[in-house]
Amino acid sequence: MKSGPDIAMVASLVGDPARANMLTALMNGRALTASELAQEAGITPQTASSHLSKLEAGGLVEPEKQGRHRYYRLTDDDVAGVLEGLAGLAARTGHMRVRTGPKDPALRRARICYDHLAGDLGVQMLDSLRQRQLVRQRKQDIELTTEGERFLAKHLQISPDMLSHPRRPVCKACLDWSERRHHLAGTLGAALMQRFAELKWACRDATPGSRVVNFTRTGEKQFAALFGNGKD
Amino acid sequence: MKSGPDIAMVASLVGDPARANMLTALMNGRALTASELAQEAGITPQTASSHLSKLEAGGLVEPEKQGRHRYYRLTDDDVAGVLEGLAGLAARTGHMRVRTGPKDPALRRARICYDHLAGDLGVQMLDSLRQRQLVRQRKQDIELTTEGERFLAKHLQISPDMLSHPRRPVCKACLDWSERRHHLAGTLGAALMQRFAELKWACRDATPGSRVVNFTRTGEKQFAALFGNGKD
DNA sequence: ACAATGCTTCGGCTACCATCGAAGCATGAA
DNA sequence: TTCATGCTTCGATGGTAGCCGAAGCATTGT
Repeated sequence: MKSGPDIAMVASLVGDPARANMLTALMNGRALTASELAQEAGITPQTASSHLSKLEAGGLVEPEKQGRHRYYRLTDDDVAGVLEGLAGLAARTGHMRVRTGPKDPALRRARICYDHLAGDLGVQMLDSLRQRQLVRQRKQDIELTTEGERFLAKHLQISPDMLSHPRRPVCKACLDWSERRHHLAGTLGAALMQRFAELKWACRDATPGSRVVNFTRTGEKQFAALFGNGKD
Repeated sequence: MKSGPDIAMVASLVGDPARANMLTALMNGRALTASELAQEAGITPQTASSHLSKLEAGGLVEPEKQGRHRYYRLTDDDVAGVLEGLAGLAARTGHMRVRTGPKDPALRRARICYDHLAGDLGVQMLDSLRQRQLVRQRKQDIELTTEGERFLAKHLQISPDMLSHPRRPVCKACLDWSERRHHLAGTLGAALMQRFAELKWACRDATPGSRVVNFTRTGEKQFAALFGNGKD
C-alpha cells in the first residue's frame, strides 16, 4: 500500500501534551536538563525520561551529558521551524501562550558554576577567547593556544604550570544554565575566577547558599577591557 | 502555569496514522471525498468520518458539500507547509513514500459527470470561460455574463432561454474527481455537453457503465479552438 | 412513492500509552 | 569508602482514543 515517511510518527511525538511542553520550552535554542524539562511539563522525572528517550529516537532532541546532568536541546532549527509552524496553526483555533516571568537578574548576569564563572559574563568571556584565537574549540574540546598562554601570563599572571592537574582538563566547555550556551570550565576556568577574586574584581555574594557573583565597578571595567564584546 | 497555543492538540491530529494518511493524500491541493479518504487510510467510512470531524474542528481541512458527496481539502497551504516540514523531519529517520500508480487515463481526460463534461477537458473549459470573462465566479456561485451569452449564441447556438429551469441553476461549480478543481455544471454544463454530442465532437463510450467521453479528431480541434489553453 | 448511495451518529470493545512507585546505575561530594 | 543527586529502567495501572457494527439522515435516481 503505502509506506510513507512516517509523518504520523514524528507528529505523534509532538502530539503528547507533556512532550509538547518540553519542546516549546526548548524553542529558544537553549538546553535544559531532564529534571527541568520534567518540571516544565509537570510530570515526574521517570515519565520525562521516557518521553525524552522517544524524542531523541525521533530525532527531535539531542542530549548532551554534563556531569550528572543531562542537557537536552532541539536537534536543529528545522525542528524549531516545524514547531513554530504547528504553533501558528494552533493559534488559529486556540489562545496564545503566556511565558513565565524572569528569574533573578543578578544570577543570570554572573554566578559560580562549581568553581568557575558562569552566566552572561561567563559565556561572554569564552566567546571573546574563541573569537581572538586564544583558545581553539572543536566540539566539546577546548585547548589553549600559545597566544592564549601569552595573553594569560601578560594580563592575569596565570602561567601554564598553574593549570596542570592530574585528573582535570585545563579547558572544558560547560553548558550555561541561564544562557544555555557554553562557558569556560576546567582548571583555567577555576583559575580565572580565583584571579578575579584576588584582584578584587569580583567576589561571591555574602548570603549563604547564593551563587551570585558581584563584580566591583572597576572590576567590571577591567573585565570588559579584557573580554568585552563591545556591547558593554 | 502555561496555557500554550495548544501545539500538542494540532500535532496529535496529525499524529494518528489514519489521519496522517488522509492529510498526505490531500497534499497535492486537490480535494477528496470522505469515502476516498477512508480508503486511502484503510479504515471504514464511519471511522473516517470521526477523523474528518476532528481534522475540521482543528482547522486542518475544510469540507465542501457536493450532492451526496463531501469533499475535503486542506484549509490552505500553511497546513501543507507544516505537513511538508513534518515529512522532512520524518525522512531523516525513516524511509520515503511510494505513491500508487495512475488510473485510467481516458477517464481522467474526459468523462460524464451526471450530465456534463468533467475531467481535464471539463476543468480546462471552465478555466477558459473564466479567463475570458464569459462567466463570473464568486466562490461557489457562477453567473453567465452578457459577453458569455453572445459567445454561446454565436459559436454554439445556445440561447439563454434554453438554459432556464425551475429548480436548477444555469451555472454551478462542480468539483472535478480527477483534477480536483472545479468544472462547469448546471443547465449550461448540460447544454454544452449535449451540444458537443449533437455536433459529433464527442460521444459517451459504448461500453455500458463507462463514463468515458470520446472526442473525435475534428471535435477535439474545435473544442481546443473555443476553450483551448494553448497547451493542446 | 421506493430504493440506492454517501455520510454521520451511537454504543461497545480493545489496545495502546502516559503516568507513577520502586529499584537500579552513574556521577560527584565528603 | 559512603552518601547524595540526577537520571534511567522495570512493572503495574488507568484513562483515552481508535476502531467497527448497526442504525439514522440526507441526497439522488427510478
